[in-house]
Amino acid sequence: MKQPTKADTVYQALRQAIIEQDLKPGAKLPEDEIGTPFGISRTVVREALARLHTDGLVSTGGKRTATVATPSLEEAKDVFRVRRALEREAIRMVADKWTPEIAARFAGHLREEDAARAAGDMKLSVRLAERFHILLAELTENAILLGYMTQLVSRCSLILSVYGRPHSADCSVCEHGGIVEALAAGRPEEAVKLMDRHIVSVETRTLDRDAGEGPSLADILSRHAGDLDLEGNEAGPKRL
Amino acid sequence: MKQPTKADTVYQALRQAIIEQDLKPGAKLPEDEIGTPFGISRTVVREALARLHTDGLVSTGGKRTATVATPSLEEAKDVFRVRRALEREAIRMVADKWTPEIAARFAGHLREEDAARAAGDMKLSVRLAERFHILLAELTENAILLGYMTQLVSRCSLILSVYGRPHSADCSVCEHGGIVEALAAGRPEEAVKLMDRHIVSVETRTLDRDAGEGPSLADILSRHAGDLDLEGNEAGPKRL
DNA sequence: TAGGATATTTTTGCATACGAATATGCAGCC
DNA sequence: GGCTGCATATTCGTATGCAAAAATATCCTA
Repeated sequence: MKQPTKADTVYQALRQAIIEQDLKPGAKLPEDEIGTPFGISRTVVREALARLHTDGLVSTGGKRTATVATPSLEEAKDVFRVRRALEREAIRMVADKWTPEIAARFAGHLREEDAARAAGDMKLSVRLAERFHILLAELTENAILLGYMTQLVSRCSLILSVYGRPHSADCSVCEHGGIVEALAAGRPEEAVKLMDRHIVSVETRTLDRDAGEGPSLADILSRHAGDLDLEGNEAGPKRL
Repeated sequence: MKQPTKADTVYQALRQAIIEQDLKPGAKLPEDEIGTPFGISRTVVREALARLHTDGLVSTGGKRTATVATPSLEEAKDVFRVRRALEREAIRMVADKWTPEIAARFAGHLREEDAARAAGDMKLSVRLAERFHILLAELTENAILLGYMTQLVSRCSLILSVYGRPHSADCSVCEHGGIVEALAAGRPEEAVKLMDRHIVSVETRTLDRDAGEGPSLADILSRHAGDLDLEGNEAGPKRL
């Protein structure tokens, strides 16, 4: 048994703040400013930031102060592509070891999702929609897959907060339901196909800019700044 | 572009030492003992160690001194399972964007592999066999996939050094050749199938103890140690 | 001699200190 | 007014110090 170390706490806190969009992409994350609220020193904060960096959630490099990462469009596509592959695999793995307990877990989760949507709680809805995929990964009982999936889902949240339109999570509930249905009915390949389409449609809803108004100018600029990332210091945050 | 920071150097050095089996699983890695050869302080070493931990190459937790990780058998299977999924995806991605340049890259690599095997250079052969998979991941031009693949291949090296028999990399060269051939001939699904079989056969050669003499007692013991080691450490993110 | 309690040494977790690189603000110039 | 160049304030990278937890050695007793 293990109690979380201080670094863990800071890590989780920052992570949560980022994927809940309390910290917007591009936001600066000075080490001591983060440390003081927790009453801890930079050493610990630095460790947490390093971890967030490997998760792709913050960009830190050179000697510049760490910032919440601003994923580029290619990066976003890359994330979705890998995620899609792993989600398919996860479906197959869970299908292979299907049990009534698993069915019950899914059923319970879907009820929660439904309730949240019925209550109109957008925030909770989105969180539960993400949780669905984590649940799937957990049920594979493959720790590696779960770890990667967790990272990928987090990154998708971040991507959503850069490119996404507010109502992106609309009908995921029904899609999730369909997937579980196919699994429960013992049609794994159908479930795989549904999951694949689900991820593609999430990606499309998130990244496809043609439908609807484009992102704000500020978003575009900061996206570009994300591309340049490590070299030029030309990005003009003072201009915003 | 970007000069490697000191932590990078230490990280790479340790990583290399681990996957080349100069540091055997279970070996202790005290921070200052590592630092002194490089003339750096524990702070930097600690960062490198942390990164290796997220790579799954060292186990560090509680206040115990860090050690080279000893993957459990389940962990090994999990790694291979995820790797297999990503390798298949990588094949499809590269098949989709096949060009003469890519063909040349593969051809060049296969020549190297052949040469190393002809020269009987076991060490180099193994390294090149791993490099083949990294090359494949690079050619997808998907940074996320490349990152994960790199981690997985490293972990496989470590797994090999716990469970593997010395001659495990024997006929990978011909298998690699077959995969490239199928790709070049424009038969992507055949390449996918070959890759899948290739990974399965690597896994079997590595993990299947039934054929041939069992592992040494020391191996069994350290494997057990590995099981205990990981129990309280990761894989329990919902243990609030 | 074996077993166990205790003292000693390692080694870690965390805080702090200091030089160096970067960002910011301000004066002067076009 | 807007831009360039320097002075100052931030913020980072890294080393070191100290208390506490492990690991190891030591000694005492049966």
